[in-house]
Amino acid sequence: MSALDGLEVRRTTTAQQLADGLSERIMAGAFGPGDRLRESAIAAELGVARNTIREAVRILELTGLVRYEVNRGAVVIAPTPEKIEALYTARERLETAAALRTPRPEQLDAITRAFDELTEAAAEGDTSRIVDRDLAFHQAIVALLDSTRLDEFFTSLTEELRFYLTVLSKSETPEEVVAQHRVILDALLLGDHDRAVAEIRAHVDVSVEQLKQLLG
Amino acid sequence: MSALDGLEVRRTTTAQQLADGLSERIMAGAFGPGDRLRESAIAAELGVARNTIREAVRILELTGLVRYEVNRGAVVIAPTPEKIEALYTARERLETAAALRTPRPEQLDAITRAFDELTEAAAEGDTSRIVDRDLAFHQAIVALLDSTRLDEFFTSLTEELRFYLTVLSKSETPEEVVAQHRVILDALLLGDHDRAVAEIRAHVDVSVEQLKQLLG
DNA sequence: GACGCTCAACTGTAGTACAGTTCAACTGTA
DNA sequence: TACAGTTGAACTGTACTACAGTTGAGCGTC
Repeated sequence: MSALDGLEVRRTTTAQQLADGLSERIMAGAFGPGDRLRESAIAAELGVARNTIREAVRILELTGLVRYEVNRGAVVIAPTPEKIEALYTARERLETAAALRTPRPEQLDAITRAFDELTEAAAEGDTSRIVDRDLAFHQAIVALLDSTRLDEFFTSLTEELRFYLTVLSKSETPEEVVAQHRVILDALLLGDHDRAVAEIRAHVDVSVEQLKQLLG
Repeated sequence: MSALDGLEVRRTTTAQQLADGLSERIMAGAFGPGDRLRESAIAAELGVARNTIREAVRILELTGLVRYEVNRGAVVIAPTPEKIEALYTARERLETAAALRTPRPEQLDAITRAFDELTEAAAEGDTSRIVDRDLAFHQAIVALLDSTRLDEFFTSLTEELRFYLTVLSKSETPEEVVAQHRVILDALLLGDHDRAVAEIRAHVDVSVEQLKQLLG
């Protein structure tokens, strides 16, 4: 611990801040799926230049919440069954591959800790925190792959997943969420690779089915 | 087949074209690792607005060839042993996970075709085509995962990998490249998962070692 | 209803301007 | 000689203006 820990200057650009803000708004439903992000309108409303909004939206594109169409600008992604499946398939592939590896003790600790925090959040009934801890749990599983690049990739899926998890939270009780994750954790702790893989698959399948029903 | 197959209009923006062009230049070594991409200079030289260059560079950032530093702009990534290892580890995780799956016939065909084209390219000694077919081979392996999102992710690694493969091509003969890929292909065709995984690991390890030596 | 026309809204791109940051060169100082 | 300022040029981040080209909705015509 240095005497300077935590001391930081505002090391970020306006565009980055705008991207973060817009991201939140989209998650919160301020823009519906398929809506266009009109640059001049946003620029005027927020009192920044259109340039800056364009940069912000380019950054947003990285998170996958928005995509560019030539001459139509940025459009909020619309969830389709195919897209949901594509997203969850990627997740399933990563997590099952991760579950096949033999975890180091500190990795298991991290997953356990994430699970405990998820349980806490569920007890409090704080939806946004549940979603947050849910994502952290899965991130910790992916971390078993020992690949920073894949960790980053999973992080880049996070915003999209957060959107869907928020949707799901409306049809699942916090207890159900905890239960689903507990079986995965147990299998991992026991070192039962096959069962871990099976549970992860089941978890993904259930989620996809529910999402399709809720959104389609 | 429609009567309109192949008919297309120029559906791309200037920024996208610039990004492609810049990408090539970087690969070709026009900018060394760590070099800054100075916006005004590039804009002036290419006769476009700085705005447009900025957008192009944002797009470039997606490919990983360049990263933004606040108030310093875009910087060409410098290969370090850690980065090389991180990149190849991600590749290894994806490909070994893919090799564990049972391929459909058309997937095996695709891999075989990629290998044949690699062999052809090697016979001709055309380095840039060898690198291209090499990447296509690995992309075909990743495709075994049946995940479009992971396919896209691998594609996003492609530009970086192309850079390293080009470096490697200076120390490996085309025949060696072909031989390394043949053993992987054979294992996959035989359905010998364990051997495929082992060969992929070996291939990656050898590459990383050679790269470290060549660059470090 | 299919087609063509018109028009307003908006994107893509250009160009200019300027404040703030970075960095290297220079200067002073102990 | 080592090191703390100071300065200034180069460059980024952001704003603003302008305009050609594209899109899509509205409207009339057949």
